[in-house]
Amino acid sequence: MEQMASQPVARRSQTQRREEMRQRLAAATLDALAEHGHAGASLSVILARAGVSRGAWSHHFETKAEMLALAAEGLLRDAIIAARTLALPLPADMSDPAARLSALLEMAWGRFYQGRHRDLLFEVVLAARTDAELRARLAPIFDAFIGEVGQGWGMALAPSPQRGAAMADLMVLTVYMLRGMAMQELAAGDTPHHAALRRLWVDMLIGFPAPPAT
Amino acid sequence: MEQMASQPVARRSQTQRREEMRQRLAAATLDALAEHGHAGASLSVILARAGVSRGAWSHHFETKAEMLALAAEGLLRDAIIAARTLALPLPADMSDPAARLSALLEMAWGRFYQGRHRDLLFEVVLAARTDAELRARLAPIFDAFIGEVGQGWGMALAPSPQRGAAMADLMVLTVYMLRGMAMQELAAGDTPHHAALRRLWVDMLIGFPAPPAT
DNA sequence: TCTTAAAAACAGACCGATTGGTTTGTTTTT
DNA sequence: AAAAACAAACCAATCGGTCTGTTTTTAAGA
Repeated sequence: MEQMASQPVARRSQTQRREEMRQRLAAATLDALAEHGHAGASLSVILARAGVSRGAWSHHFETKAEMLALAAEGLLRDAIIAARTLALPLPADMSDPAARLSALLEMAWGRFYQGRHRDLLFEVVLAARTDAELRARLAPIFDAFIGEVGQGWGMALAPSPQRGAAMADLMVLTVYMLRGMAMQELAAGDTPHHAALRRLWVDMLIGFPAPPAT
Repeated sequence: MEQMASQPVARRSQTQRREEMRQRLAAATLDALAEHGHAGASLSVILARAGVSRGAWSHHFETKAEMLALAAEGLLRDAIIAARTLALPLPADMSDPAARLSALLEMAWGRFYQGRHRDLLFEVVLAARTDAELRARLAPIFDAFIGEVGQGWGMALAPSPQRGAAMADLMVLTVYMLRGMAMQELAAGDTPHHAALRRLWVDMLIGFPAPPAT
């Protein structure tokens, strides 16, 4: 018997080890970023959280920036998938367009613009601002997210296919509004009034475009 | 003659010197923040830009965080004043409500959500996230900005006083949308389509609330 | 009004701590 | 036995901040 189940240390292939290690380091990078911010997320902090030695780290990444780039890309790609998934269960559920819209809005708010994801989103955007290479890698993913929101959400909510294109722009405006609202909560703390503002937003969307006066 | 006009070094009072120095350092802090980001805005960089020695600096600020707080407060207080000023010239200018709204929107976009101010806004918000004291100092100013936008812009644009309250919420939603749009441009670069999105938003605003069906 | 001593403003060398990254050597997988 | 994965000591550079001493302004006394 070559392999015993009771073996205390699992035998892993090198490709497995490599991928696991890189993922572990990327996750620790995001953790440190969320907890301490860009300035506080030093290599020492990240490695301590991941439980990885400096030597091991240097075998998998050449620079800290490269590791951050991998972590940020993963975060944003996951967000795109989540955006697609979010709109999927909608069509079957409810027929009232206002209720559907409101449900999507609240789900998006909770998933993207509160807590950890919100914090990481802002950290990553700002990190990319003064790091040209990171920016070049993340910019297309940010565009893809907006594309997914426009097409995916637009299709899921439009009453008819020909209304889908118009709906796309409205969905993009919607995530822009949510982002700005998230920024306010990030800076000034949670505001109960924001829930009412989101309902007001839904009212505006379902009333537009206004039916031509008859 | 006690004072000669040709005196090469102007004689300044100590209170003058102090205020000038603190303002100079605050300005250099914002410059460094805008150019290099939070991580790159080290004390050395800031002092080199201000042309101030380390010893002189320590005489005016106890910590770097204190200096950053002063600079950030100044930035945001100026923004509130600018927000008030922005809406003032509107009433006299034009009568078409859509044109007035669009003008305000474009002015706000240019003043707050592009270029240097946009960059500094995001830097400051994120710096406050992991610095409890800075956050405590800035949070009320962020609330005051939203208050100014709601009341000030709402009043300036509402057709009647009783519509002012409803307009206030719409103006707050407007700056939220602009912020989110700014975030997209910060992350993915300028997008020509955004100008069309802003026009679309104006259309939505002037058509709301929809007149009750008769 | 001139003198003078204290206080405030300023300059630059200096400091311990921490940064991102490397080097040397050991263990695990191929 | 070669290569990849891992560990820990090590490194120069930089960080925020302090220390010592000089120049400028201020306030008080003659």
